[in-house]
Formats: sequence, structure tokens, C-alpha cells
Amino acid sequence: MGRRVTIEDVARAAGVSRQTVSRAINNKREISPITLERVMNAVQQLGYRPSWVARGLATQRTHTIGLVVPDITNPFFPEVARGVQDAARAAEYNVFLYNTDESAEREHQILYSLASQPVDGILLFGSRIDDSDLTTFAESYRPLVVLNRRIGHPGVGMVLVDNYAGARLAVEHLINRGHRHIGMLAGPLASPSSIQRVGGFRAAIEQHQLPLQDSCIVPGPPTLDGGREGAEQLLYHHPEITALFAYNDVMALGAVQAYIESGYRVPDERAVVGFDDIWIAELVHPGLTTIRVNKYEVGYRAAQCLLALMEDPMQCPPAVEIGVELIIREST
Amino acid sequence: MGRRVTIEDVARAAGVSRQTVSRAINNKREISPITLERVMNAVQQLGYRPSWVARGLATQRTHTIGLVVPDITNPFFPEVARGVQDAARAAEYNVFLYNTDESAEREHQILYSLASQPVDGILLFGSRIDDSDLTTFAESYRPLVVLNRRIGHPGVGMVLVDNYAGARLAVEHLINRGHRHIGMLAGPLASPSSIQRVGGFRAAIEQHQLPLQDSCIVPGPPTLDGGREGAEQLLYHHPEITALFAYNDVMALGAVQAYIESGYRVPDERAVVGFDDIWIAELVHPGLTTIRVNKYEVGYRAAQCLLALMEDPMQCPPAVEIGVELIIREST
DNA sequence: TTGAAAGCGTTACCAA
DNA sequence: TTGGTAACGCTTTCAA
Repeated sequence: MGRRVTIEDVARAAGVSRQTVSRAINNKREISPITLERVMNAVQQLGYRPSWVARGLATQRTHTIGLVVPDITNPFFPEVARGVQDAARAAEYNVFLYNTDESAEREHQILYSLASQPVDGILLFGSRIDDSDLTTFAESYRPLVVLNRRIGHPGVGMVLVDNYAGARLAVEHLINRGHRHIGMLAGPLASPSSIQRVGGFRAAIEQHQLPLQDSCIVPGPPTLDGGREGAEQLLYHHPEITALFAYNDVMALGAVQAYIESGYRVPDERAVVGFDDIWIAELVHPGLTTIRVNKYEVGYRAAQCLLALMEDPMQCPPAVEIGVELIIREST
Repeated sequence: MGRRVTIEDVARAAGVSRQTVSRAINNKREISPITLERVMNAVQQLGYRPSWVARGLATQRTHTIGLVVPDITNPFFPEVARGVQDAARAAEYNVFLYNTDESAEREHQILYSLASQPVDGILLFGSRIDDSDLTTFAESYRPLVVLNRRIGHPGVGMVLVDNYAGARLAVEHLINRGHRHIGMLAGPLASPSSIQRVGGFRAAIEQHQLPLQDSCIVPGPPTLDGGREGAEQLLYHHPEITALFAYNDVMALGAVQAYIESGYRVPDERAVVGFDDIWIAELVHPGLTTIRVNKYEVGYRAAQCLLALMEDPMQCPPAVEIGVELIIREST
């Protein structure tokens, strides 16, 4: 292994000062072509690679961002993460990944620990802490971009998926298909996107003057089992419900399973529409009708917003709006 | 925002030296209970959080590992990543995530850049560079754990999925089902796990003295389209083939789609078995017969191995062996 | 265009 | 048990 090659070694080899080496490798142009070449040769020769840690300490910037998601195994997030990575890579940033497991406490821990971590900015997706906590954090902290939350604060960026419109599209589609008793699997109660989707759901139902009891909206974890159990519960308490709008595709898939296991045919007897349009939505049978969200775009644009914010931390960037689209398949 | 609270501020507030503060926050016990308490009070009061960057520069360790995967949107990897994250978190390590896109060149870039990055160790999954490059890298570098490669080098850990046995299990299952003309979708040629799976495939075929032409083994990207195209190609050139063993579940799913679109019934007329047992394998219709790999375990144990290696970088840890299991569903 | 000196915030080493 | 001083490897500031 040997000792690390430092800027000092390069300086000595090239017969210049450390500072000159620094200028050379950072493309400052207050340097003569001849010295530049000499330095670069020495860099090559010695295989010098500047230390990001030392540089980070000197500049107070580490070229690193933290990506916080509920759970990377939730199929919504890998694509988002991919978008983030690609945007980050283009700007030569590294990405730390953290999972909160939908736990506000865990999220707190991570956010708190990130304060001493070498990150220049944070991407917070699927946040479960409450608004006041988040604002406090934003105030004491560096640039931050949040998903599906309105935080009007300098240095904080927002990416907003049009959950409300998406939910309405879903419900109206079900109504068009002739359903009059529609339930909802609401997902995690603490999730802003859940609140927004429930809002759109209610609005559409009311607008069409359909019956709606609160007990027709059941919360649950955004997982296959969460969807299955929610559907079973509704089947038991509200057998009149013939169609379900699910918080996300995974829950929708669970619901379809529950229906089929209970002997119902989908879509003939029971219909289900999901949200997100994860890649398997078109592979399963019946194909899942859903609201498409461009997940890669969510990640990519969030990262871009963060990068801009890190350039100028005091700005209030406009919210990044992500549109949605109804994708009709066989489950409705 | 204000200026950062440093160890100096704490020292002043507590009326001790920086060194004493350092001892206090690092739980060294060469410190009297009274001073410890005084220091900790000051830490609380000022909201002091040590800087990982400064600490990293001083200790030459950043408590960070780099996780390199081909593509986090390939459904094999989120679970692996999750295992890594959980193991890393337990040891208070951060995880950088990088995607190579199955490109050896890109992998090179990442590995090379990681040399100046603040990581204490690297987890390399789905590597596509050749053995000599990898060995060179391992030599000049810090602890490293690779998946599905035998690199006998101090400081390098190995996690080996039993691809060979898995492939044999798959093929023997197909043979038991009465198939005599079996093809393989081999996945990425440069992938060691592909080579191992092809090896197991050939061995099983030969042992049962079944016919096998090289053209019955077609490579392709490990994606849905890769599987679909591979299956179509085989359908065209080798219509006698009634069963397919696919490099992974995603390709297998693509193959099933291709068959169904071409009017074949699965499993009655054509059978397919995959590899990995990703979560949707049991959701699709027909459910996919596959070889189960505990992906979370792969990540978790790889990370543990790396953590041990970072404690003692010169050891040659035993390879971590990951067993596999045949899961029979409706596609065969 | 170049170089010297002073940080950046921490820990390591040695002396008190 | 404590504190002083010197790293760690780089950039920034200012002077030449």
C-alpha cells in the first residue's frame, strides 16, 4: 500500500509550490502552460489523486449529497434513486443512501446525524416527520429538497407529484366504469402523499355525489400485505364496495390477490386501480390500471434542484411539479 | 446558520483543552467523571456535533463504504443494498451508492475515482472488469469484497452464490418435467455469475446426455427485453426447444411474455425457470419457477465481511457461501 | 504567474 | 488525568 501521495510530493517532483499544484489540478488559469504541463506530468508519474477529505475540510464542501428514502426495496424508489444518481454523477457528486423504514423516529436520527456528516445537501423522500420538525431542521441546516411537502423556506426545494389530480383521475375512471361504491387503501397516514391522494379521492367521490363513509378509507403499510389486509377488511365490513383505489401499486397488487383468493374475478366483479406505475404493473395478470408517475424524473429533477440550491443556498426555488397520467389496463 | 460549533468552543465553555473534549466524546476512559460531565454539558448546551470530515482527515478513516452495483433498478439489487445498509448502519457506517450500468469502462472509472474518495472499503457487486484488472485494483487499494468471483488476495473478501448448483437444480427440474430440448438465456457474457450458471447448465445437460448446441445458449442483457428477444431468437432458430433456463427472473419473465405473445401456453407447451426469486416471481401469472437466492443475506454478509476486513486489512477471510433453493411454481 | 503562511476541525503523541 | 503541539492534506489569502 505505501504512504499516500500528497500534493506536497507532486510539488517537490515538479519543483513548484503546493499552491501551484493546487492551481493546476483545479483548472485555475493563473498558471503558465509550461508549469501546468510540468505539474500534470508529475501528477501522472506519481499517480496522485487529491484527497476529498482534505479538500472537504479546506473548502467546507464535500461534493456529497444524502438521499433519504423510506425503503429502497419499495419498488418506487430504485428508479427515483437512479435519477438522483445520474444527476449527481453528471455534477460529480456522491450519493449517500439511507432508509427510514417509514419511521419518524428513525428519520429524525438520520437527519440529526446528517448534521455532522459530510453532506452538502439532503434529498428527503417519503418524509414522515411533522412540518414543524422539518422546518426546524431546515432552518438549522443546509440545502434540502423534500418530496410532496410544501415548506416555504429559503434553501428548501420542493418536488410535488400531482397526487390530488392523480387520485381524481383514478376515481373518475372507476366511476366511468360504472362503480358506485368505491373504497380506498390509504397507505401510511403520516405520509403527505397519502393525505393528498385521500383528498383527491374524497373530492371526486363528493363531486359525483356518491356515498362515502369514513370507514371505506382504510390506512395501512404500503406493502403487498398491507394491501391484502386492507382489501380483506373492506370485503368484510363493506361488501358493497366493488372498486378500490390504492395508495400505490404494491398495495393494489395485494388487493387484487386478496380478491382473487376470496373468489372474486378482477375486473368483472371487483376493480382495482393503483398509483405509481411500477414496472411490474404491466406484467401481472390482470395488468394493473394505475396512475403513472415518472419516478426517474422525480429523482433527477429533485437532484438538479438541490444542486442549484447548493450553489445559492438562500434562494427559494419554484416547486418542481411532476404530472401524472392514467394508464388503463385490465384490472378495471 | 451561523458558524459551526467546534471542539474548541466546547473546550472553552467547559474550561478544558480540546484534547479532553475529544476524549470525552470518544468514550476514552482516561478522564475523570466530573470533567466528563462538564464536557458533555457543554456539548449539549452548544449543540456540538463533531465534524466527520475533520475526523476523517485526522484518523484517515471516514466510516464510509462504497457500494457498486450494475443498476439499482435491477430488482435483484435493492434487497442486496438493503442488507448492506442495515449491516453498515449497525456499525455506524455510511454507504455510497454507484451504478455501473454493466459497463466495464464505467466500473473502471468508479473504482478509479473511489481511490480519492473518502471510503474505507468497497463492495463490488456484478463486476464486469477482468480478473487481472481487479487484482491490480485490489493490490493498490483498501479492503474490498467482491461478489461471485474468486480473488485470492489478502484484504479481499468474497461472497459466492452457488450459481453452479442452482443452474443444475433448475435444469434437472426441467428434465424431470420431461423436457429434452432445453435452451438457456445466458445473460451478460462478462458476468462471472453468468459463466457459473452456464457451467452448471452444461454439466446437467451433459450428465443426462441430452442434445446441446452452442447456439442454444444465447447471451443478452439481463432485462425484460433481453429475455424477450433471446426467447424469440431461440423460437426462430431452435423451435424444438421446449424449456428455457434464464440467467435471472427478469429475463425469464421476458421469455414467458414472448412465448405467450407467440401463442404458446406456459407451462403446457413451453416452460421457463428463472434465477434469484425476486418478489414478483410469485405475483405474475403463471408464477415463476426459480432458484431462490437470499439477496438480503448476500448484502448483509458481504458488508459484515467488509467490516471485519477493515478492522484487519491483511487477513484472507474465508469466502462467504450463499446457498440456493429451487422454488417450483406454475411456469414449469 | 508564483509562493509563503494561515487556516479548516479533528486526533495522535508526548510531556506534565 | 490532563494539556500542548504537531500532524492530517488541502485551499485561501495575501504578498512578491
